[in-house]
Amino acid sequence: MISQKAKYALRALVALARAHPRSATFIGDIAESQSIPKKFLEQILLDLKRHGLVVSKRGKAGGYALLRPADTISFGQVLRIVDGPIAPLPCLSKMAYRRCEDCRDEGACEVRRVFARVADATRDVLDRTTIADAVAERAPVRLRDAVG
Amino acid sequence: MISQKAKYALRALVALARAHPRSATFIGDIAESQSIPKKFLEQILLDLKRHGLVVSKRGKAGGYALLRPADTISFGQVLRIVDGPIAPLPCLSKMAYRRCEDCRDEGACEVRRVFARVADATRDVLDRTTIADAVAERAPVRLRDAVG
DNA sequence: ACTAACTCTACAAAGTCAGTATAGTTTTGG
DNA sequence: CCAAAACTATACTGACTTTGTAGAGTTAGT
Repeated sequence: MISQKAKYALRALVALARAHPRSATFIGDIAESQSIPKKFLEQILLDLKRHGLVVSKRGKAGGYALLRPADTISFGQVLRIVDGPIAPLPCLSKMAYRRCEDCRDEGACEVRRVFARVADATRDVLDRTTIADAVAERAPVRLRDAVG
Repeated sequence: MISQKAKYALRALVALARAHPRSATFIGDIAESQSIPKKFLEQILLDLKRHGLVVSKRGKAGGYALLRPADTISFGQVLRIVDGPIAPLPCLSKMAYRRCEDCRDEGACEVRRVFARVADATRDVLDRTTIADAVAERAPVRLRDAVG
């Protein structure tokens, strides 16, 4: 399960991607439109800012905007910032490898070998899917629906 | 990240699968060979027993054994017992669906659509891989190593 | 009967999650 | 200039989860 915080972060980024890229959007507006507690969202956006995903402008006409184009921000990046490593085992994380304390021989670990496949499959989706993809993807419209 | 408990459960089942299927194995032996705290492992095995994965025999010559053949016990089943739903969002769980509290329209949720692909990929591995597969799989031996 | 094994319930320390609270700082409009 | 609106930063908290421990009870082999 991904955290509520990660869901909020992704929804906020999608909202920013939909918003006009030139002008900043108020935290309050995002919070309201996405049903996110405002003070909590402040923390999240601040974190995303520190990691270079968004920019902010202070003051009365302030707000947030994407720093980079939406098609360069992957779901994987966001999750790693907000939730930490994506890998199901610490010993499978490429970004934050940590040995399993109680593992005698990593190469022989059956559990690790199976979850390596899970990790690869997961990364395959999350690192290839961007905020832009999420915005663009519509629920697949069947031809019969589109026509008739 | 899967829990420590799930790792223990899987390692214990792998150990039981490797053990002679006719005779029961002591908790103590599994605990020692797998470096699992014994009292903790007792709880885990009891849970797996309640869910019909293993059988136990009490008394001095007691112990645990797999109830079903190792190739009928999937990683997915074990994880669901020990860690709960596998899906990254409650609204994507097939076994334990729960609506996301703050989601206006599930069909339009961009986050959900992306994580549905993650969930499918994850289930594809976990529900198709059994304890028997884990036992059988050796680290891939390259021909040159096997030969020379 | 003794002992070694499983069974069951309760408890607890530490950590995580999902926010709240509070006190700034910066910018703009008037 | 100054007040309001917006972002920044840190601390705190209550509920829950995780990872075990503890201890008493039950069963069965010798």
